[in-house]
Amino acid sequence: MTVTRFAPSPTGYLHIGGLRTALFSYLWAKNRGGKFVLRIEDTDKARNSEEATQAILKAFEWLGLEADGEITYQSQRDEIYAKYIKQLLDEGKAYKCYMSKEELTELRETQMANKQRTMYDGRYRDFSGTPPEGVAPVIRIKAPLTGEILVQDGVKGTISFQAEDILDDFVIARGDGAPTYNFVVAIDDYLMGINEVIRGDDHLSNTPKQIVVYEALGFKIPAFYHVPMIHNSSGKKLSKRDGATDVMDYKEMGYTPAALLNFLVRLGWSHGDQEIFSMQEMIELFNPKDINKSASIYNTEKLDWLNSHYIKNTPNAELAELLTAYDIVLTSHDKKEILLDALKERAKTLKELATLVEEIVTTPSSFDEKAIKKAFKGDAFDVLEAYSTKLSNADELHLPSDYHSLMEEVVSEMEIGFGKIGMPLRVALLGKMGGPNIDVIMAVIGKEETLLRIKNSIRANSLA
RNA sequence: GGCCCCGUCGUCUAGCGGUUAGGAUCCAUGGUUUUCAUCCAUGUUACAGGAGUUCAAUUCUCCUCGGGGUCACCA
Repeated sequence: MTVTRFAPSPTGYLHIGGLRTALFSYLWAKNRGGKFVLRIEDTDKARNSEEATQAILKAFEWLGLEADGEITYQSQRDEIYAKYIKQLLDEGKAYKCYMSKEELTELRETQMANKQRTMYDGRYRDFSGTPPEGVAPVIRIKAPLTGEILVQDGVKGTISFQAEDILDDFVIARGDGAPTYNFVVAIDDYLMGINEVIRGDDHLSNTPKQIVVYEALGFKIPAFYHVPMIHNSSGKKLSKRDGATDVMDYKEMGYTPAALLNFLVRLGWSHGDQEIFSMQEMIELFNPKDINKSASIYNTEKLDWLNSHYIKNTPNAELAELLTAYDIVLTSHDKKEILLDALKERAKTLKELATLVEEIVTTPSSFDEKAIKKAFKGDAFDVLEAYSTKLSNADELHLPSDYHSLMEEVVSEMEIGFGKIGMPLRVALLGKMGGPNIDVIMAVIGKEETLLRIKNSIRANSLA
């Protein structure tokens, strides 16, 4: 069975890049009928926080990406790691190194001065004498010093590393006994049954080290898929400095999970010319072999387009529900269908949609200068009065078409063009140009409010 | 600097030896619309460069250039 994983270290929020690899892992597991598991890599006690873990979990919940089974916390697995450290020590595949941090720094500086590669020199590899006093030893693994390490990567192909170029006897347990990343990753991936690792290609150069661990422990090596990075507009790895990279910011800004996921799945992956993918389609069509080799630049233009697409195609009842997050309560508004039908084609985000609703529902308190100049000229007020009178005498006004036919009556009786009533009325209703059809606006706010707004606009603008 | 990866429109990408190099987004123009938006139509823009291999290279090989990643008792 295919088991994939997402293994964040809880040092901050869930960012866009992490979410994409998580999504890929999730989709592939579901595609194969396998499992997608979550592991929190919290071995660095100094940098981890519980809030970060919760933030990550919350983001997954918002997006509907559910992990299978229990969440694994590395911080709770010390005994397991200790067991394997002991095993390697007993088998002579790892050893204690009593070199102090100062000595290590000195060694590095010498190597740099000689333009050599900085690496541990193996001085305690075969040490059998009396250890120095007062040094808590680290545990180092005996890595191969020569030969070739091959990484079979499902995205990049077979990559060859020379041991002498990249390896040294790296630390697997710190002075305080805490195990290090490259060691625990290999152990956990094996123990958790993960056989397909999809992760960022910044991990590519870690992979040979992890292979050393796999081999020392006799574990089967999983399949690797190293996904290219997402870059910022200046071509560098996306980081927290690049503005909106917190996934939850997108919720705040009014993006829907469907749009964000659809956007991310197309970053570095494609299925022919298809742009729109439902979750179901993503699962059916995703295959890591179709992942691109090259990095992509993060640019949200397309996200806006996708988000407006999804908003247009979301049922009004659901939109009304989503808008409550922006203090817009339409759930029981009797004209919400008409309102949202008119408005959802004009919003790129839910937040914009909220603003648009606000603008319709609220009586305008000010009038745009330019709009007044354009609309309230000639006999504009006479036209408004005429319409107002018709409106007061009418009853049974429900649909936009009811309001529209009254407008047409005025137009034909006064022998004017439609613009002569349209523009002034629009400005009277909204205080500015632009916006949805005026008959829709009137139907939504109703007869009394319409009359009020017309009256207000005449009073406010005839005094000036 | 060592090692590794990458290089098609501004951006996301299709392409897997022979194509007028396709789609999407963005931008521009036109149409629809009382306005704005939507929608529709049209248009501008790309194979980093150089050698090879081949009847034929965007596609295969090598080199150059450019970009990125990584080199911890971080993950």
